[in-house]
Amino acid sequence: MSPTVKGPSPGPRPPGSWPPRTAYPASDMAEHFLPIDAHRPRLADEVYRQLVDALSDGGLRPGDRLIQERIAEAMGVSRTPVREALLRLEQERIIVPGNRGGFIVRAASENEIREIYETREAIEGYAARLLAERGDETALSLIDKAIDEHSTQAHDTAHEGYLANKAVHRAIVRATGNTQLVGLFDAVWDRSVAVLLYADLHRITEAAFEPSHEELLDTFRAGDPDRACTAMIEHIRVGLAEQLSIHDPSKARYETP
Amino acid sequence: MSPTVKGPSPGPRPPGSWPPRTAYPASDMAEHFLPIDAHRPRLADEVYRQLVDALSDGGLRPGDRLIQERIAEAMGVSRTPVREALLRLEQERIIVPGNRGGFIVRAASENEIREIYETREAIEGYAARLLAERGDETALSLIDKAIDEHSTQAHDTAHEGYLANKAVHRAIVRATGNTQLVGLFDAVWDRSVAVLLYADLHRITEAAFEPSHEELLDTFRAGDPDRACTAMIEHIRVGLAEQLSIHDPSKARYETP
DNA sequence: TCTACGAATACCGAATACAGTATATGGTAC
DNA sequence: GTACCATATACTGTATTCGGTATTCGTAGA
Repeated sequence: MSPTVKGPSPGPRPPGSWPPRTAYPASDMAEHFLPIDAHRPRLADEVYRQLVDALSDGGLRPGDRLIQERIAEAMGVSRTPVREALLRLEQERIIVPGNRGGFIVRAASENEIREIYETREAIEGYAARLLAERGDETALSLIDKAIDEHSTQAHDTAHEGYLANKAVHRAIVRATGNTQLVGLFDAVWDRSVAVLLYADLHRITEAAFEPSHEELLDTFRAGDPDRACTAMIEHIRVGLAEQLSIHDPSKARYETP
Repeated sequence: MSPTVKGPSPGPRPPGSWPPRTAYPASDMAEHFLPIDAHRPRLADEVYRQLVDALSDGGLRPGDRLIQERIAEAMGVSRTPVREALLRLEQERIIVPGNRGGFIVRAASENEIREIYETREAIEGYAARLLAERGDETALSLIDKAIDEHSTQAHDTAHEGYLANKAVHRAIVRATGNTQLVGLFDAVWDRSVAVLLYADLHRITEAAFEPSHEELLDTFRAGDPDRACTAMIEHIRVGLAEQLSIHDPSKARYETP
């Protein structure tokens, strides 16, 4: 049975792999050197990154058909890494197999957008609850810092506004210290790549909503988990209403209770 | 631009593809035939299924090394579908690349188990909140039914007890009607495949906890979202404490407030 | 003009081949 | 006994090929 491996740093490397031997005691080496990811970069990862970038900046749109051979030719690689990247997007439900070959970029329905916003309510509402329960001022000051960084920053494009908003919300979830929760947050926002294609989501700046980002932070500091959770949920529901009203103004602004 | 495709049923098939033509008016055909998934089954999916089964029934354990060529030989296929299945498991962080080739089955740390339980609190706590907000008796009766089915059923193995518990909790999330939330639920429980390998999770029957499944349902019916949410969170925290106490009895049973 | 059928085309999934990389092993010198 | 070096081995990632399947196209016949 092979030894258990903990993660991408598979263990101490033999001394021969290190820079020229010095007088450091072995126990001090970890303080002076960083672990090196020994695993080979994969072309499939780069293909994936480019596809995701194209999806999020409008280069690829719902209904577009992605053909393995053509992408491979365009990127100057073989079909294999392209296929691997596409299968990954398929797992993430961003694309679906077409009936005449190829994968089709999937559009998000309005109902799906509602559901995605609800999953945000679950994750970010829970994060708000945890932060209010704990009242850890160090964690909360990191959120404060993220809010400052991203509200004063000039947004040259609406896409940057979207990224800034995401960064604040991500900082909130990160402040819980739960990496699994951050992973779910990322999965949900990455799925919103398809959502982006439905509407110009990045035109919305949730920072302008009530309760605002600053007000949310106040609820965390107030120490009432229920109140913090419901405030976050309200904030997100305002965002949803705004999102839906872009295409249909009859979906009025959400009235907070 | 190709037409937008909605899902695995890409649209009406030309009549020529159907069984011998009958006298049905075209508008009636949908009542008599079911859509057929036109997409080819992939070997990679079957490989994946077998690997996940082996992970969940103990055939594969943390630290085990998965070699593409060997699995391919054992399953009588080429390396390609094996690789695709393994890359999928890698994306799901169930396995990590080893430093001498192969992929290693990853073990879940205690901290990771805590975090996974917290993500359950986020998802299932939110589901509880939604159900209490809505008070939809049709949805709640489905949960009632799931509880009945799975509490009276004889559990021949502890693994079946685990599956029964999962089914009840999944029914709760499904009752929200939010498929994205169900997707997250499945992702979290599927990640717990690795958790299974850490401890005999399936020895725990959360149905025996307080608040019990029945009591949770009562909180949904009572119509207080905050109360329903916190009851679910308590239930899950009891489960975590029990889970951790299997290996270390000093981690005492969680005291509900 | 419409329908049916066969051939062509487009694309995918899987198998196979090739090249690169990291580790293990064996031999040799000190 | 230890360190170093060359070679072998094990495995991966990618490229290429092959065969299958679904759609499209062209043509013949009614």
